[in-house]
Amino acid sequence: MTAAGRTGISARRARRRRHNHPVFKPTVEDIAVAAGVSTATVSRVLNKPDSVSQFLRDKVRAEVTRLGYLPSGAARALASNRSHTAGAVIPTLNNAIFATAVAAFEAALTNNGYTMLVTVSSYDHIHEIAHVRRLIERGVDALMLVGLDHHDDVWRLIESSKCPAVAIWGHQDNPPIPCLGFDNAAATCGVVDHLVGLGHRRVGMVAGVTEGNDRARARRQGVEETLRRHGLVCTSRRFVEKPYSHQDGRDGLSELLAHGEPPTAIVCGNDVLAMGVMFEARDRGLSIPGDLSVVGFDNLPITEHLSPALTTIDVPSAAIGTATAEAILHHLADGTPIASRVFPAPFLLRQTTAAPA
Amino acid sequence: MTAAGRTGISARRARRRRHNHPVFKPTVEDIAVAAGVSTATVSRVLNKPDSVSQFLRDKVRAEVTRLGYLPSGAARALASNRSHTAGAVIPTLNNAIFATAVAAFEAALTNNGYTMLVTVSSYDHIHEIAHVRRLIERGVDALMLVGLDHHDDVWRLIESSKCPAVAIWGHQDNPPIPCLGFDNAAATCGVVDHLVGLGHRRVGMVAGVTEGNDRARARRQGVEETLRRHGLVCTSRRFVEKPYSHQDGRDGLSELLAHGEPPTAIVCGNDVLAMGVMFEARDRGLSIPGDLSVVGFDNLPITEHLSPALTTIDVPSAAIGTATAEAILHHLADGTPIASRVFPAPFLLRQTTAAPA
DNA sequence: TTGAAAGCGCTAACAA
DNA sequence: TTGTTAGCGCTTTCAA
Repeated sequence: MTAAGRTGISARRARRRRHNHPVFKPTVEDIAVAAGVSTATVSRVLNKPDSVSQFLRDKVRAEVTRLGYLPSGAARALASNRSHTAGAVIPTLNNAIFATAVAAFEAALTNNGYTMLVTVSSYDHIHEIAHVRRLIERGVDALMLVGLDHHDDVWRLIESSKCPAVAIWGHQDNPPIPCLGFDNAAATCGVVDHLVGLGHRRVGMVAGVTEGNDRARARRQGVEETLRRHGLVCTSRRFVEKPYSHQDGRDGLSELLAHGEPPTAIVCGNDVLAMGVMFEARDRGLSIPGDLSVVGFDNLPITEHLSPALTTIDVPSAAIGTATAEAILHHLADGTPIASRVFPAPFLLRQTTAAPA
Repeated sequence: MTAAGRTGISARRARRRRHNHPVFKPTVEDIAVAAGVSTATVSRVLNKPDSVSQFLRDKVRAEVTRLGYLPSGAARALASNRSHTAGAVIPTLNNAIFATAVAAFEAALTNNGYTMLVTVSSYDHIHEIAHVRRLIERGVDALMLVGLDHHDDVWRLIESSKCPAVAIWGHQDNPPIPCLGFDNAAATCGVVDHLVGLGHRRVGMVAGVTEGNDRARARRQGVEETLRRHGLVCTSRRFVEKPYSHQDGRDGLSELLAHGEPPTAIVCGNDVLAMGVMFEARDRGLSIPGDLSVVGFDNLPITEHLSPALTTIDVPSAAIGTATAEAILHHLADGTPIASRVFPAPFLLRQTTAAPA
C-alpha cells in the first residue's frame, strides 16, 4: 500500500467521521484498513471468498462483523451492473391467486440472495408503463409481468433496456417474451365439454373483464368456441363481464337470470365470481347443482369447503411463481435462456355440476 | 466547458459505444452533450426543474425523450443517499388482510415516486433478521414491519442504520418504533362482553399461533382477561391455537368439542379459522348460531356473504397501509416525525351469535 | 442561472 | 493470492 493511498483513506474516513457523526457506517475501506488489506480483498471475501486465503478471509470477516459492516447495494449495483433485485408488475394483490404466485416468486428469489420489487398496475396499461419504467430505472435484473397484453411502450422499454422479462399466467405461440403459464382457453373448453356432456344446452358465463386482459379473454373464448363447436346458442346475452368481487358475481347471475330462457349452467371467469353466483343462487332459493350448475376458475382454498364444493380449474399459481423465479435466476447465473412453459391446469370435478333439471 | 472536459466526455462515450455495443444506454453525460449543457444542469432539470431556465429545461427534456434516457437508480442512490424505495417485511402474503395492507402501502408509495421492496418472513424471527438486513443493504429509505415482536438483531439493525421503521397492526404504549395499528386485545374483549351479555358461560377460542406473534397473543389475552373479569372458567382446554387455514379452523372446533362441557360460543383468532369452524359445524349438523355462536376477526370480504353472515371485527387494513406510507413519505420529505396511531377496529354484529340454547 | 469537479462505495481489470 | 486503480452514473458543493 502506498503512502498516498493510506493518506487518502485516512482523510476520507476522518471527513466522514466529522460530517456524519450521528451515523457511522463503515465502508469497504474501513474494513480494509481495520483488517490490514486492500479494498479489493474485502470485496473478494464478500463476493468470491474462495479466491482469498483462509487467513485473510477470516480476518476480513472478523472485521465485518465487529464493525457491523453492511455493503451498500447502490454502490454494488453501480459498480457491478447487477442489483440482485427482480421486479414484479401484477394487476392486483387482492386476488389470492396472484398473491400466492408473488409469494412463491419472492420466496425463491430471497433464497438466492435476490430481493423483489413489486408494483400493482390495477389492470391499467397506461399506468403499467410508468411502473415498468420505474423498475428498470431501479435497476432490476429481471422483470415478471402478468399476461401478454401490454402497451407498446412496455415492450419498447423491455427491448431497449435489454432487461430479461417473463410473462406469467398466459400461453401463446411465439410470445414476444418467454411465457410461464397455462392454457386458459383449453381449460374453459374442457369445462363446457363437461357441461354439455351432462346435457346442458343453455350455458352462460360470468366472465372477468376481458378488455386488456388476455387471460380473461382466452377463458371467454374457450367457452364461446366450444359452445359453437357443439352447435349451441352462444349469444351475447348469455355472457356478462364483471370485475372481481362477490357482489359482481351476484350481479352477474341476476343479469343472466333476467332474460327468458336463462342458462342452466354458468361458467365463471374465476372463483370469486363463482362464489358470488352461488351466494346469489342461495338467496334466490335456487339449488346448486339441482337448479343450476356452476363452475369456477382458480381453485381458491376455500372452494373445497363450500357446500356444495365448487367445481373449478386448479391454477398452479405457486408453481408458476417458483418456476419463474428459478428460470430468471438460472438465466442471470449463467445465461441459460428462459424457456416458455405450459403448466397443466386440471379440471377439478366437485359438486356444483349435475344434469339440468 | 473546457477542452479537457469535452475530450474526457467524448473518450468515455466512445469507449462505451465500442464496448457495450449491444445496448446503448444514454447517461446524463450523453444528455448533457446532446443538449449542450453540463451534467449538473441535466441533473437539475431532472430533480429540481424550477432552478433551471425554461430554455435549457425544454432543451434537456427534449433530449431526454429523444434518446430514451432512463436515470440509473443505483447511481442516483449512491450519490444522493436516497433510494426512493421503501421495504415491507410481512409474515405472509397468503393472508388477504396483509395483502390488502401491502397493496395500499404500495399504491401510496408509487403515487409519490417510491417503489416497494417486499420480503415475506413466514413468521420466522430468525429469517426476518436476514430480510431486514438485506433491505437495509438495498438502501431502502424506510421500513414497514408487522407487529413489535422481533429479534434483538432486528432492532439493532434498525438502530444502527438509522433507517426509519414503523410497525403496523399492533398497538403498545411507548413502542420502540412508531406503531400504526389497532387494539387487538380490546377488540376480543368486546367480543367476549357481547357473548357473555347474550348469556354464554362456556366460551372457547380457536386462536392463531401466539408464539412470536404479539397480535395473536393480544387477541387471546383479550379473551382470557375478559372471561376472568366476568368470573367465568378460562381453562387451557377451552383454548386451541392453530395456523392459518380452513382445515385448521375445522380441527380447532373438533378439539374443542372433544371435551365434556364444550363451549357454546367460540371466538376465533381470524376469519379463516372462523370459517373453518363454521364449515366443520355445518358438516357435524350443528347449527349456527342456534347450537353454537362463532365470531371471527378481520372482516374478509367473503364473510358478509356467508349464511349466516359472520360476526367479526373489522380490521382497517387498507387504511393502515395507506397511513403508514403517508407517514413515511412525510417523514422523508421534511423530517416530520412519524406518530403512532391507533385505528378503530369496530365490532361487526352479523348473524353468527345468539343466546345459547 | 450555470458549470467544473469531487466524490458516493463498490467492483473488476490489470499488475505484481 | 493480493494490491492498485480506474471507473460505474449520478448529485452536489463551490465558483463564476
